[in-house]
Amino acid sequence: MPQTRVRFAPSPTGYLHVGGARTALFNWLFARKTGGVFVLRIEDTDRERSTDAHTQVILDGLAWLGITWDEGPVFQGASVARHQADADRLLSLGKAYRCFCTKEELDAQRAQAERHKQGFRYDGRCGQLPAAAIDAKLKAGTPFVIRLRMPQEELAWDDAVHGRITFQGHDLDDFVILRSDRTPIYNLAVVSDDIEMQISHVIRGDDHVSNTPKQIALYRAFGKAEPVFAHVPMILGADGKKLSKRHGATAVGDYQARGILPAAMRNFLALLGWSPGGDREVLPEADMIEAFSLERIQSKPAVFDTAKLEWMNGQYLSALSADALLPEVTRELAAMGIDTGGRDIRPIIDAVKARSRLITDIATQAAVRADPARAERDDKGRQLAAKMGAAFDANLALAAEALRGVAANDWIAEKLADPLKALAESKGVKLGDVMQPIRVALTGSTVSEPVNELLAVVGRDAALAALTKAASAR
RNA sequence: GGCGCUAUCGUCUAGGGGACUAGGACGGGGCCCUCUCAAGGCCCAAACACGGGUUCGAAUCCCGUUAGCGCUACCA
Repeated sequence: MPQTRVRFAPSPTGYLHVGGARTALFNWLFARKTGGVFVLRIEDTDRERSTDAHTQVILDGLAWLGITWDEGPVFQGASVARHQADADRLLSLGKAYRCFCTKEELDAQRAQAERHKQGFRYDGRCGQLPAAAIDAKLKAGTPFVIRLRMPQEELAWDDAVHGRITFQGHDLDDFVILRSDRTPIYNLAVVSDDIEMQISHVIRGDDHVSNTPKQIALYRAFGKAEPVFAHVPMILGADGKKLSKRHGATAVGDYQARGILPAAMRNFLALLGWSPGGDREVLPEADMIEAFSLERIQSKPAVFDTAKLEWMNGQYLSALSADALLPEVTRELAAMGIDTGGRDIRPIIDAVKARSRLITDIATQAAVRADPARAERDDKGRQLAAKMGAAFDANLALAAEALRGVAANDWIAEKLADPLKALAESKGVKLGDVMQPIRVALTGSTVSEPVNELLAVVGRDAALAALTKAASAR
């Protein structure tokens, strides 16, 4: 079996959306699984809407997800000469023809058809023009597009995910392949490029299935064998409609900014519409590649569930070491404009990561632990303290006193719980009444790791200072 | 309107004629653990769209109905 060659071909007219990212991922997985080549092609033939900035965002998004390409990026715009030559070749072969109908005429016909609740299909009238009429039009300089003569035959293929899909040529019209300004139309450019690049498997979104019979007609007109087609299902929003901006975050960059780990995003995306079979969900990259096959891709659309993505992220957060998480957390801290004074925050990461689902959760918690004064400045913390009232002040003062008795050498999580338990016992109060004020004073929150760990991670000096200050502040 | 695709818990899915009183995960509920919240462990509720076939037997195969989605440009 010859080497497989696949491509991901986004158009740089917007950000990299999760649907596109997943399509890219499936292509990449398939290439890795089969030892094939993954080509990145930027389809920038729509000069109006394509921008370099968008191209860069797409490249960055793929890189972030760890999707690497073996060839490219190839810019489709660089091949217009070939596209034009291909269209001209089809013209001279009689497989395509010049159409002199104007946009206005066509629009009027379309509107007419719509009024009668009929589907519009170009009637192919210019395909019947006698040579003399064509010459006259050309001599007069009448602008024209080039249309493919749609074969009146079955246009079917064995889709790798759907199975057999069949269209009839007579249901399709003679579509335009070259505009009047001689720029190529999508379907022509794609087929011309896929042939040139010797693409063996076209893995793309379900929204392209209706393009496929047109492209097959083009392959046949060129006398080329068509590749294997695999149409992956759409990604939907929670309301069952195609995922779009009004559903909130849809760009890969949104999730990066939101504190999602690339590995978690990739794992989650892979499981949207694909499954390795059995009960496995959290999959290392190598296992994902090993288990991947086009046939296991689901044929129905999938709803994008943010809650599950965040759960998945939490799984990765818990499993990763503080060392591995450090760069991500540091970057997030910087993005939040927080300076941790150059201290080693890895112990803090270890202390809080199990309670976090997002990198941003870790970062906000790390910020407070690195500088407990933040908690004191925090309104929420003050309100919590106020709510606890007199007991807060009294117990906090007592706790600070007891903790001052702990030597610097003994200031470790294992040795910080006992003095506090002893205090609660001797005063006859519940342990929580001693612990909770400390937690609030140090973090401005009623939620954190166990207090002994919290104290250890904050450090003796900073903790005692914060406790004393909080106890006397009211 | 036409053409096409799809149909298992709320969501992601396992399932490829008997192993199904339909399994797992997220989310939800409960219990345990516990100084709080997570994590972790245990438990509960929750689905084969409907109707016909085929078959000794159907979530699985076929047909129809219904519903949803996609496409229907000199966009990609």
